[in-house]
Formats: sequence, structure tokens, C-alpha cells
Amino acid sequence: MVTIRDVAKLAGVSVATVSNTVNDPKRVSDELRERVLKAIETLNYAPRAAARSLRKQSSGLIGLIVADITNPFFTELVQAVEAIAGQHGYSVLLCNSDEDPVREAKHLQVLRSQWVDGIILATTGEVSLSRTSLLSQSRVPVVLVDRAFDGLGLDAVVLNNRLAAQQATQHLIRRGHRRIGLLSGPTSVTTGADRLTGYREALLGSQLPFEPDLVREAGFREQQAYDATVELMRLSQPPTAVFAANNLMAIGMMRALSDLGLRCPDDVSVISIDDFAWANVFRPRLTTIAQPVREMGEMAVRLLTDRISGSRSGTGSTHMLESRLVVRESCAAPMGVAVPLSVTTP
Amino acid sequence: MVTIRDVAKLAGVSVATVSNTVNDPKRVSDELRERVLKAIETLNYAPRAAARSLRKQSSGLIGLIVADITNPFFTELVQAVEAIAGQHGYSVLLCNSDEDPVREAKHLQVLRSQWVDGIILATTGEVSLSRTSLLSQSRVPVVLVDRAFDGLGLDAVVLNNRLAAQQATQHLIRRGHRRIGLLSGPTSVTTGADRLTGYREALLGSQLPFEPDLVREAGFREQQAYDATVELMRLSQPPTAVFAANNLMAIGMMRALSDLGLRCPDDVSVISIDDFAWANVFRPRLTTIAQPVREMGEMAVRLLTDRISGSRSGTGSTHMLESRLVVRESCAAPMGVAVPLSVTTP
DNA sequence: CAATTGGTAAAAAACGTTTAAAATTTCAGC
DNA sequence: GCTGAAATTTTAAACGTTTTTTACCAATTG
Repeated sequence: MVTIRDVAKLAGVSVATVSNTVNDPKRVSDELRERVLKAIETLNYAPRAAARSLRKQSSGLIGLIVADITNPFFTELVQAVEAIAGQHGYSVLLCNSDEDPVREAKHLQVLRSQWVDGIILATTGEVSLSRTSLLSQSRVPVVLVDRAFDGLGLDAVVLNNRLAAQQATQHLIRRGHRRIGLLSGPTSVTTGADRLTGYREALLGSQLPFEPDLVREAGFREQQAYDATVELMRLSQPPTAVFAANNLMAIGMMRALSDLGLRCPDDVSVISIDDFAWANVFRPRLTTIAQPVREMGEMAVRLLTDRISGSRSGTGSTHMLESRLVVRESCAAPMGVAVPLSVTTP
Repeated sequence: MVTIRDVAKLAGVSVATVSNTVNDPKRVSDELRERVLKAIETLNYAPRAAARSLRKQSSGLIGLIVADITNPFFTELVQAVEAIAGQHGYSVLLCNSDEDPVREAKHLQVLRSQWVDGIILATTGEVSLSRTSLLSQSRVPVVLVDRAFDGLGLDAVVLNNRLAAQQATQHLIRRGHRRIGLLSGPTSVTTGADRLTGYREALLGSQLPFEPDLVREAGFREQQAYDATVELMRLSQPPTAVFAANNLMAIGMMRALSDLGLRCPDDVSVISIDDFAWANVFRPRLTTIAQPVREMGEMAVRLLTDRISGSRSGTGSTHMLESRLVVRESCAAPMGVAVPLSVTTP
């Protein structure tokens, strides 16, 4: 184990000089800096983060808690956050709550004792538990991502979920659909509730009735969406199109349709929120509402580092990013309905 | 900021007693322990990891470096490692090298200065650079995963890649194929080289000729596989089946086939290494060779914690896990060839 | 009854840095 | 050459734990 003392001894200077050459090289004369650098090189010295952060009262770590790392949305978020945090000189401590509020709370405890400099949190939404530990825990800056909640004055970066859901629903309406199903997320989390709202607003805007029977809560999960799709399609009057509120549910739905012997988009059209790299390897290629995932990660990191540096303070605000419609092949006109010309070449 | 001193003061004991009740409760009398615990509770005290690890010479952190986190194989590996490391009381510092040896080396530097207790490394294979920094860096235990390399005596947990490639190739052969293409990974990494070897062995075992023209190096990347597929299919005698050496290349291939107007499995059969959650949402559902990803993560963590605790020592060894054939729909008999009965109902 | 033992608690010494304060050197201006 | 200021370097004091050493007290033993 090579410490700063060893370097100092070899270079024939004090430890303070070594520390200075590492942290603020211009404070030390050319000659000594030269000697110190050489000593560091030959000893292959690296300062010990634990000692440094003890003294500096900051760890150089940020915590990232995601709800489900196997969800491509979060995977891409993790990728972006890790890359951008790295550019800012931070390493990231990754936590995966697996949609479990208890695990989320535990992770928060760990992050607290690690004294991370900040936390980016995609909460499970069951905030009762985590909220308290969040609050009680010292002044660690927290930025929410994907899923917001009010009342704590935290910064948040989220999709404009209402508009996104409107976009999706309107796309189906423009294609001529009148009975549009919804695979909804849990309304206890903002992403679930807002997307439901957007769906209703779109219907309303086109003077279409809202039929509760066509809406199924499937918890953002694939298997639940599979089951819900089966139910929907067995209605006496099944929907001619379905809007899935996230990627996992879209996949569950596709699987169900295929097992039911229904063809997409011939028998039923599908659109969903969340684009992902392989959406166009599916058959049919999925029409989706894309989220600017990378920008979300980027913004979250920037908000967080600004909080950490103190250049940002006061109560936080919610930052909304806009979605983008990606038209592929999974939406067609319902059987027997002529498609308006304007839509045939999107 | 509440420190151990504050707790000690409130409980009316020395700091040593507080430390003992936290770390080794049975060393302190019931009465004092009671008082201390209460004080900790009311102050909501959490020991500071930096101070603790400075003194204990261990950080409770393990570093995990993956080559490409958006690759579902690595995503699942990350999930497994994070979960299991958590059970062992470790948090994981996630690093994504993006198949870039330079980034990998940088990450290793960071992990070194963070003094992680151990590292799980899926190396990019370009070891020249990372190898040196690995060697020079102190005695941090390292476990390689997915991709091994010899000469450093490190523990490694990998797939039995030769056998896996044999399985894949033989499956195609049994279906009646005689001209089988290979989308290969770079032979500079073990996974690439071994899977190529397995492919050749399978051909040899069935007295089929090895035709270099049917083998394309596509760097484990989707786009390169796309291009390679186009080339393959434009040969005067194109293959009737192709074995893609990983998931990403299988996807690139499917995309290319579709763009070429070729149907799978009617015109060309496809099999690949790496199963993933959505392989059966693709059309056709992909026949794959599944890796026991979760077990690999589990074993890697166990090897690492054993090294850390010192219960394992000496030069490391390579642990091979076996693959499993998952038959779905992407492999059929070549046109005009009768399929042996034994394979029609796999 | 003195001496030893055993158990519990407190005091104090690390751990390896950074940084404020003190000391030394350098150097310009007179 | 002297003075004071500026630049550079060193000394020493933190940072918050854990752990070794020391102190204390009671009980047991010779």
C-alpha cells in the first residue's frame, strides 16, 4: 500500500506539496512538481478516495435508483447517466429496486451511509415509505426522473405524459379508429395517471365516448398486459386498436395477440409509449411514442450537479420534455374504414 | 451532520461503546446497548462510510465493468450481480466501457482510487492497455466474466463457448442444412474465437467442408451484422442457414433479411447464442442458445467475495457453464430437403 | 486478605487525505 | 543591505470511524 507519505519521502518534499501538485498544480513550483509527478509515476500512487472524501466531505459518488433495469427505458437511462456523470467526474452507484418500495427504501439507506453527493431517483411511486426516509435523511440533493411526485419540492425531469398519450390516441383516431383500448399503468404513479388523462382528453377532443371497459390497468408489466389483452379481445365488442402505456405492456400485448391468432395491424392496431432499439425488428414494426431518454438523463445529471455545486438552490421544479411520434407498421385503419389521405403518407 | 460523538453524548457513553453496539453488540451490556440504540434512533444516525472504510481498509464496494450495458446479456448480468452483491452487503459501482478499451482502462483507474474491495470485469478483450493497469494496481481481487483471458491467473466464469457453438451448428445440420454461414465475433476475444472453433468442429464432425467465404467477422455489433448478412446473401451460392454468434448480430441479421425481402425460416434459417426475454416476440420467434446469465453473475459474485474474505486464494481458475438450446421457429429445413423425423418434434 | 482474573467501559491511537496556519524563501524597491 | 510583501513550502490540525490499549471494578482464588 503506497500512501502520500511514501510519495513525499521519495520526492523529498512534504505531504502537503504532494497533495497540492495533485489537486492544484499551479500552487507548486515547476521543479518540485516535476519531482513529485515522477515519484507518483514510479510508485504508481493513487490517492485513497475514502480518506479524501472524509476530509473533503464529499464522495464523488452519485446514487442512481431505477425501478427496473431490464426495462430498456431504464437501461438507456442508466447508460446516459453513467456516461454524463463520468464526464462531470462522478462515479455512479447503481441500485435496482425492481418495482419494490421496500428495496427502494433500503437502497436509500445505503446511499445515505455512503454519503453520496446526490441521488437520481426513478421512484416506484409508493412514496409513503421512501418519502419519510428521504425527508429524514440529511441534505442530499435528489432529482426525480421519469416519475415525479409533488409536495417535497424536488427537482424532477419527466416526459410530458399527457401530451404523449394524446399523441398516441390521436394517431389511432386519425387512422379511423373509434373503439380504442388502453393498457394503463398504475394510476398511483404520475406516469400512469397522466397517460390515462391524456388518453381521455384525446377521446374527448374527438367527441368519442370514454368506455371504462376498454381501459385495463396492467401495472406496466408484460404478463399483466398479456392477460389484460386477452380480456379485451374477448369483449363482445373488442377494440379495433389499443394504446399500451409503456414498452413492456406493448410486448405483452403483441404476444397475446399472436397467441389469440389475431394479426396486427390487420385485426387490431397497436401503439405504445417508449421507443427502443429493436422496435423495428418486431413484425410488424412497432409504431411508438419515443421519449428523449438521453436528454432526460443529461438534464437529470445537470440539475443534480448544479444542486451539488450550490449553483442551484431553493425549491425544485418539474421539467417536462416532449415526446415524438415514430410511425412504423403497427397501426392501420380498422377493417372497412377508408383512411384519410393525409395519413397514408405520414 | 450527526456523528458518532453526538450519539455518544446523548447516550452518555464513550464513542467506543457506540461503535461496539453497532458492530459487535454482544460486547456491550444490555443497559448501555439499550441507551445507545435509542440515541441512534432519535438522532437518525448513520455511520459515515468514508470514515469507516478508511479505518477498516475496505469500502464495501465492488466495481462492475461491462462492455455494453444495452446488450440484454449484460443488462441481465448487471441485474443479477447487483442483487446478489446486495445480499452479501456490497454495493456496486457500475461502469460501462462501451466496448472501448480506453474507457475500460479509465474505469479501472477510478475503481482503483475508490479502493473497491473487488472487481467483476467483462473486458473488451483489448487487454494490452487494461492488462498493465490491472497488473500494476494493488491486490484488488478481480473476477472475469463472459470473456476470459489467460496469463494473469485470474478467476473467470464463462460459457462453454465451443460446445454452445457446436450445439447451434449441429442443430442446423440436423435440420438438413449443408451451407451454414457464421456471423462471428472478433477472434481477438475468447468468446469470438471459441465460438468460431465450435462452429468448425461441428462442421468437421459431420464431414462438411469449412468455407471461409461463409464466415464473416461482425464484431458482435448489430450494424456490422446487417452489412455482413447482405454480403452473405449476395454470394453466388448463399448459405441456407446462418449462425449468429450473439444476440445483437442476430438482430442485425433479421433486419437485413427483412430488407432483402428474404423470409425466415422459409428462405434462410437463423440461430444465435444469447437468449433474451423478447426472443419470442420476434417473428419468427428466435431459436437460440441460452446462457445461464443469472448463474454466471451469482458465481462471479461468490468467487469474488470468497477472494475478498480470503477463503479463496492462489491462482484463479476458469469456470465453464453449459448452454441450453431453446427451439422456437427460426430454423427450418432448407428448401427441398426432407427433415428427419426425430427433429420435427423437438 | 492480597492477588489474580474476567468483564465492561473509556481513552487514545490509528487510517490517509486536505487545508488552514505558520514558517521559510524569494525578490522587488528603496 | 534592509524591509516588506509575495510566493512557496512545511507543520499540524482536522475529517469520523474502528480498534488497541488502558483503566476500572467486582468476583474469585490462594
